[in-house]
Amino acid sequence: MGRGRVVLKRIENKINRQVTFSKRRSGLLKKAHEISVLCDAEVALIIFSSKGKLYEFATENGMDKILDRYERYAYAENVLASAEQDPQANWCHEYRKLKAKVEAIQKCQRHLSGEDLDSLNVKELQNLEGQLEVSLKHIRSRKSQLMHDSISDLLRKGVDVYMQCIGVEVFLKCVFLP
Amino acid sequence: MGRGRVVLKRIENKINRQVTFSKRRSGLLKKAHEISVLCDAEVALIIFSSKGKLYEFATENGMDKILDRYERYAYAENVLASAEQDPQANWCHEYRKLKAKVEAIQKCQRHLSGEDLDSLNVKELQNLEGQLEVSLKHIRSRKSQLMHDSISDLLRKGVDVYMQCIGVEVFLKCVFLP
DNA sequence: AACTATTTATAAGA
DNA sequence: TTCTTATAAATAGTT
Repeated sequence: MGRGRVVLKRIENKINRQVTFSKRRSGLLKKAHEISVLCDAEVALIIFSSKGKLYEFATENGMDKILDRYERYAYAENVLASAEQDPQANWCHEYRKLKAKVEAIQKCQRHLSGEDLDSLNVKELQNLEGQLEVSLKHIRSRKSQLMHDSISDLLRKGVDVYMQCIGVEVFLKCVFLP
Repeated sequence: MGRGRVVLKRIENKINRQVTFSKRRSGLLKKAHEISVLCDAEVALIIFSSKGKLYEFATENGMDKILDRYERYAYAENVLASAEQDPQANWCHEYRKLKAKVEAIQKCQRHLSGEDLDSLNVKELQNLEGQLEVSLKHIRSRKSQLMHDSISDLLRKGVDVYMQCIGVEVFLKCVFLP
């Protein structure tokens, strides 16, 4: 889009490179803005010049919100892929990742608590339902076991005489009947 | 750059908006790549469509490294603005707090999933059971509503004639009976 | 998904 | 840097 065909290769002439950077940078920022307005998209654009100067554009939510959203999205995708990453990596990065993780887990937790269900379709609701039924089975089974154990324990400890006095049968009925 | 002049305003026609988004998105990604190569710049571009789908471009260092660099840069700018205390300690503290939060939530989540129940007593198990029962009620109610809605929708849309052919009664029985 | 008439971006020149 | 201009590129509307 100029007087010569462009070859996709680093511009060696320093002045030219600087000029082209300046022109294309403003073009890029403009187009980022345009697509965000025309198409109702959320856009974040970060440009560091070769000298390290920062230029940026972000839609109304603000850069940080968008980067958080990005991390959340990326986290959701990487849950299976990456077991654990290099813990040496930058703190900023780890912090943002952690924040994304918190949000992802909290969303999941709200679903498990029967809240915030509007975003789920029938299939997802059915999965959730199945999951909770399994959970309930485990919990009830564990509860029964605990109750049974504690009763056995009481009996073993010789409370049986006292228990007979107040009526083991009545106690057991209270515990085991719904 | 097309057959009509463009007005910088959200495109109301949904189809047009989607098509324009697709075209401009690829243009924007291409230009981001070009400036990075031609001018030796570091670029990160994040685009969320209005439907929430993510598109991204980042130069070789990778998105995370660039975002870190951005945060560092942005942070460096804020050092003067905010007369905070020792930022490093502050930050460590925030990070640790967040990590603690993650662990707490994850533990809770495991309980909701019926795992890791050994640390709970009978009373706690009963609370958990009650909570899950309520969750299930919400989820089932929401599921019924969705299914009912989608059937109403189908019927309203005039599928009823076709439905009569294949037998509405059979269909409804399939959907509503366990 | 292709096409094409136009607009827009920009490379080179001043 | 900024402006001008010739030309390459992008893309809006169309098929």
